[in-house]
Amino acid sequence: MPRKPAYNRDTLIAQARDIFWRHGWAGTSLKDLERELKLKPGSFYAAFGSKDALYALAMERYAQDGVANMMALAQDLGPLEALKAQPRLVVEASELPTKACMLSKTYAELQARGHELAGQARTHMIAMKTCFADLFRRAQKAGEIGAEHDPVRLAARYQSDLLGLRLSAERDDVNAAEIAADIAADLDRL
Amino acid sequence: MPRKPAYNRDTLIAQARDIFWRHGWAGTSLKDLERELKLKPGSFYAAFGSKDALYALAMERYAQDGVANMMALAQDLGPLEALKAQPRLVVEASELPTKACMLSKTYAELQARGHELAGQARTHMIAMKTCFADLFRRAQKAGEIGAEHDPVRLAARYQSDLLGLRLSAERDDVNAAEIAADIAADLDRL
DNA sequence: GCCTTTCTTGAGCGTTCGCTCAAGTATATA
DNA sequence: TATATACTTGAGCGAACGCTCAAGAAAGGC
Repeated sequence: MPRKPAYNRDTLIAQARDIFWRHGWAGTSLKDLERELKLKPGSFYAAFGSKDALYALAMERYAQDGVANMMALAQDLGPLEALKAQPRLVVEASELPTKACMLSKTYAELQARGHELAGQARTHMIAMKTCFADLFRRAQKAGEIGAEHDPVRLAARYQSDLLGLRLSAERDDVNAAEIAADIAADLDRL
Repeated sequence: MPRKPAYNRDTLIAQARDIFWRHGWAGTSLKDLERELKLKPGSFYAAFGSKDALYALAMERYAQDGVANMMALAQDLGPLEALKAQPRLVVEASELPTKACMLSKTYAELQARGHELAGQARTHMIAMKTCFADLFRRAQKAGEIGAEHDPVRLAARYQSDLLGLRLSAERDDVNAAEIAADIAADLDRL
C-alpha cells in the first residue's frame, strides 16, 4: 500500500559522508545537506532523524570502507606490501573529497566539547588501528619484519604517520608523495 | 586625558588562543570569549574588531611562540638533539590546552570553505617547516646527519610526523610516548 | 573641580541555525 | 476505482549566532 521513497538511502549517506568529510560537522549546515541531497527538511528528518544521526551513519560508512579497502589490498599484495602501498595510494587518490582522514577531523573538531560523535570517531579509529596491527602481525609471522617488533606499537606509529601524511597532503606547499615514499621506506627497515 | 583599559591586551590574546586552540573556530562562540575574557560585546569589538581578527592574532601568537620555543631548544641542545627532544616534550607537556597543533586544526577546519584564516594557518605552518629545515641543515653541517639527505624533505617528513603525533596524543587509546620515542629514534638513523 | 576623552555596559539588531508539522501528493493493495 | 499508507513539501518555530550602538562610568590634563 505504501509509497516508496524517491531517493536511495545508501547513495544519500555516501553523499552526506563526502560533504561532512570535506567541510566538517559545524561547517556543514542543514541547508547544505538539503541542497546537495535534494531533500526538503521534512524528508530529511523522516529519513535520518537528525544531522548528528546522519553524521554517525556517514562516519560508519567511511570507517567500514576504510577497513574493507585495507583488507582487500592485503589480499592482493600481502600484509607488508599493503601497508607500504597505502600511503602512496592515499596521496595519489584524486577522487577523494579531501585527503585528511574524516575520523581524525571529527575527533579534533568535537573532542573538546565531549560530543558523542567524537567518541564514535575514536571507536572507528581504534578499529582501524587494530586492522593495521593485524597486518603487522601477519607480516611478522611471514618473516617480512623482525620478531623483535611489537605489532601494536608499529600499528600506532603507522596510523599516526598516516594521519600526519593525510593532513600534509592537504597542503600545496608540501610534497606529500615524498613523505609517503619515506613512510613506506621505513617499513622496509623493520 | 583618556582612560586606560581595565584589561591587558596580550593576556587576552593568550587566553583567546587557548580557547580557540581547544575548541576551534566554529566551536568557539562570542559568548564563550566574552565569558572567559570578561569582556562585554562593546569592549570586545572596540579592542579586536571581530572574532576572526582576534583568531588571527591568537594564531600569530601561537606560531611565534612555536618558532621561538624551537630556537631556544636548539640553542640549549644543538639542532639534532632539539629535533629529537621536541616530540617527547610535546607529549609530556601537561599545561597545553590540547595536544593537537592549533595551525593544523585551523587549516583542517577552514580550508575547504576557502576561509582567510586557513591561508594564515598555512603561512605559519610553512614558517615552522622552514625552521625545522634550518635545524636539519645545521645538524648536517655539524656532521650529525648524513650529507645525502635533503633538509627540506626531512623537515616536511618531520613536521608531518609531529602533526600525526600530536593528533594521536589527544587519544587515550594511544601510547603517544612510544610514538614520540620512535620518531626520535628515526632521527638517529639519518 | 571641571572637562574631555576613552572605556564599559547591555539591550537588542538581523541572520542563520537545527528542526517541526500540517497539508498535499503519489502509489501499492483491495 | 477507492482507500489506506506512506513520502514530499515548505512555511516558519525558538534559539543561538556575530555584531552594533547609545548611554553611562571612570580617569588624565587643566
